[in-house]
Amino acid sequence: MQSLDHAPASRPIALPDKVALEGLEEKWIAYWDENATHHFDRTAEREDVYSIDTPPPTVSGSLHVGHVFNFTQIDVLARYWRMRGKAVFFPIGWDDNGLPTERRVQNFFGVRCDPSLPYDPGFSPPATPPERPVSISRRNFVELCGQLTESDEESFEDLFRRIALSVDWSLKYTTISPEAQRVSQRGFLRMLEAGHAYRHEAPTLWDVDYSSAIAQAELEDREIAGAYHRLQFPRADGAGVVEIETTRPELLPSCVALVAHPDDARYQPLFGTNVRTPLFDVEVPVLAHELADPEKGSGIAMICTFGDLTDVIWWRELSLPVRTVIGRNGRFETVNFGDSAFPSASPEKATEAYAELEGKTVRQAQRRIIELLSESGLIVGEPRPIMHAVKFYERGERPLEIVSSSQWYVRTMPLRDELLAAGRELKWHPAFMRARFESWVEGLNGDWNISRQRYFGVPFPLWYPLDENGDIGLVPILPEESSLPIDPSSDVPGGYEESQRNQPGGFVGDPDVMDTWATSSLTPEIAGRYVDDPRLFARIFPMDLRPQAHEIIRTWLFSTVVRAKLAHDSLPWTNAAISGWILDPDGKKMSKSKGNLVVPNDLLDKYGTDAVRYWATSARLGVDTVLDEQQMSIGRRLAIKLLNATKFALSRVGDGGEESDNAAELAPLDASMLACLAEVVEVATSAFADYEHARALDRIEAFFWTFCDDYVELVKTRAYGTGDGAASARRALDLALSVQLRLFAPYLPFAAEETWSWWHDGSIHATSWPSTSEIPEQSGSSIELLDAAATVLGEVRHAKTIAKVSMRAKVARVLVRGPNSMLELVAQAHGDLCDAGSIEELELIADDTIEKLAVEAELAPIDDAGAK
RNA sequence: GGGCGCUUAGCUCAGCUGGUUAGAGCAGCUCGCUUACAACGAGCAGGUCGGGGGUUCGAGUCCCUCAGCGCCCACCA
Repeated sequence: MQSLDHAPASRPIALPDKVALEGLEEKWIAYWDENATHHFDRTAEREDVYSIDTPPPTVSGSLHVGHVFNFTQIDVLARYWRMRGKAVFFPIGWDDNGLPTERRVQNFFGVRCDPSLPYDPGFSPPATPPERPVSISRRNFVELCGQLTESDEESFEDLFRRIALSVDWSLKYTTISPEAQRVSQRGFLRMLEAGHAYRHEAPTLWDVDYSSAIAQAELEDREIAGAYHRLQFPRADGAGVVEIETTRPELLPSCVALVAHPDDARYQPLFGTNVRTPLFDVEVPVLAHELADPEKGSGIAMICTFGDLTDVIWWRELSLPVRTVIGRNGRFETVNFGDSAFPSASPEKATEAYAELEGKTVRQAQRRIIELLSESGLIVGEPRPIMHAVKFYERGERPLEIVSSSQWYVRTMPLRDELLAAGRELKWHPAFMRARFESWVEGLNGDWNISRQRYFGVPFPLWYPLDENGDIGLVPILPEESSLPIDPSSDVPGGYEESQRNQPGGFVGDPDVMDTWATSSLTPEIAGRYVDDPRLFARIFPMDLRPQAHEIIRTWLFSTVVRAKLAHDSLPWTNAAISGWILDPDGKKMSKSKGNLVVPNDLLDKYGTDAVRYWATSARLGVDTVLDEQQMSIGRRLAIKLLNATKFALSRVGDGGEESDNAAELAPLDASMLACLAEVVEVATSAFADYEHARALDRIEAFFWTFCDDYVELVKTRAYGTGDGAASARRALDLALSVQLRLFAPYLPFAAEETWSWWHDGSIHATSWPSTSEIPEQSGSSIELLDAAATVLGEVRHAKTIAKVSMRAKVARVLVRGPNSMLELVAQAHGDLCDAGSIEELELIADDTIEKLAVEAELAPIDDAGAK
């Protein structure tokens, strides 16, 4: 951390004739590009680096103000640390792999991927999306994904440059690039080698529309309408029936048991006995398990394979068989009653009933089975409608099913305690966000499923051998690390020929791609070139900052912590800065699905980047923030004020634009103002240390207005005169401006850069954050003086306002009463007060009976003032 | 069901480890073209800090409780 003992050197002043915000953005964006102002210094040692694990936006999504909001908050921190002398590693990435891109490509071009089709090198998509999607090969599909993301990325880059993100564009990455794939595939192979990754056949959350497995992290509960149906299960011993309630009667053929709570006296006598499923006559046991809730429904439930996650637990813990009826396409599959999987006592009757369901969707099957049950009198009473929470894939449209499938997993369950410890070690901003991480880790119910049955993603880098019968071998064939990235669907494993693909005795590529988080969890490795440039990586890892939104704590943050733990046995970063959401003016969360997204470009056109940044940075981390155009107006005004005030203070009537005298002795008022400013520097700096950029801005801004309204008004006359105090006033003005412009630089990069350029060479963003050591301490100067003088000036203004006269009106006499200590302060600003207030006579009267200053102003006769 | 956050002027928000008459901006009202700024400036008015209880000499600021809103998590038949 460097500290500067003096203000940056200035040069002769060159002021524009008139000031404006217009045109500044193009000018300075170009300047920063040309001068590589935000370039990361790769030679810096780790302790001199501040590294940021920038969130790579999903480029297939829409651009919206949320991006501006989040990234501006990050940028303020980046600019601050750069000014603190750090080499700031601020990369930018685009997250372009995964389902969102596939979905966008499907809609944009009107295509769908059919992996069974051959590659068509001459394919070009229809000009307008046809009504029925065109089926294309996987490779054609992936090419379209690449094509579309490329143009999406251009518009993102335009926006990000426009909002003055101080990223180093040479550090740009994309999550589908060969480099990222290499990092991702190597990361996977190493997890496999270390035993952290494994393949396993198990019940898996499955989205029937996307036809892919889904991880716990991608789940979302949605309240939907359902109904309890009361079904009768005849007891096997013929002694009556057992009634259960279910919301999913269509799963009856997959029922493998009934379950009740072990303490439930109503059902205790049944434990260990069997019942028969209605319609299908499959004998199933009645069992006891703690998770059965006596309060729910009839207190006894049917266990199906699989209706929900509780079924999975019961199935596992009670060692039940599997009777799958719903296929991966969400339709009822063919099953054979009477065989060992579906041991019906009346196979013909069961088959007949099941024929009514076969091929149907879940909804259709449900409707039909209710009819069948009613016809047979097996439903008791009317369905009881309820609203209940059902699990959905967060991007999906139909409830998830659970199917048994073979997937790749990362062992996260054994890590839970270590992850919780990591969460405590990480510095969260704001601190309460840690609770979200902890409740997620504590709620983990299985290892992390990282395989997806999709196309546009990083492929699993391996193949499986096929034996003479064409059966798949369990031990995969792995590539050399040096050959990565590979695509097992087109690359051939060592020792094989392409002709052996899918042939008995040959090999088959793993058809799946990795979960997008399996790659995004490696952003520190991707951005830091872990594989290709280990020396760079050593200089930036563990990173200093992970900025991100709170809704992806359970995905991006969590998965990154897992991967760093497994690969490096460390935290991936020291700090996590969690930003809030943007709310529309009605206080609702902005999101695509709500249709209330606001496009940022209009706002940027209307108010300018600095103004929009002002709005974004006046919000604290973690706080959901209303999109408030008024706040942008204020920011715009502030930026204009900064230009005007700087121009005014630098327009040296009388000294020909020369530098001020840095050694001039400071008048008490000037020293007092600077002492106040020193306090602001201190407060702002400590606010940044706490990641409280909004508090810093608040203090900086408040001081700036006092500076303009009171201090500048007070010293105006003196600073432009040739008298004794002129040198002091100019020195103070220059120093105060230099400090304030630099304080504002992270927030209002354009206005700060523009004003700085009037009297300095080089970018303000490459100078130092102000230090209190730049501000001279004058013995005997009082920090209260400025305030006392401002109070008197304010009272004089008040008197003029009440009298409805111009501020220029002359005041014949001003009486100031107050305790001696305060009068002494006022006395030190006597001349400036008379000048600023047009006061002819300023009289101070000691009065220790009051604690504050009492001011009486006696206006001069209007005629004399000449103002009216 | 568990947890977190929020609830301060009409609006959007500050109020750090409890301590002078609760702050800012916007909107409102009243003035003023003052030679940096009328896309401006000066000034006024406006809250007793969601309800209740408690700790304390003293609470918006700590504790308990209730309510509303938002969010996170959860094995929701």
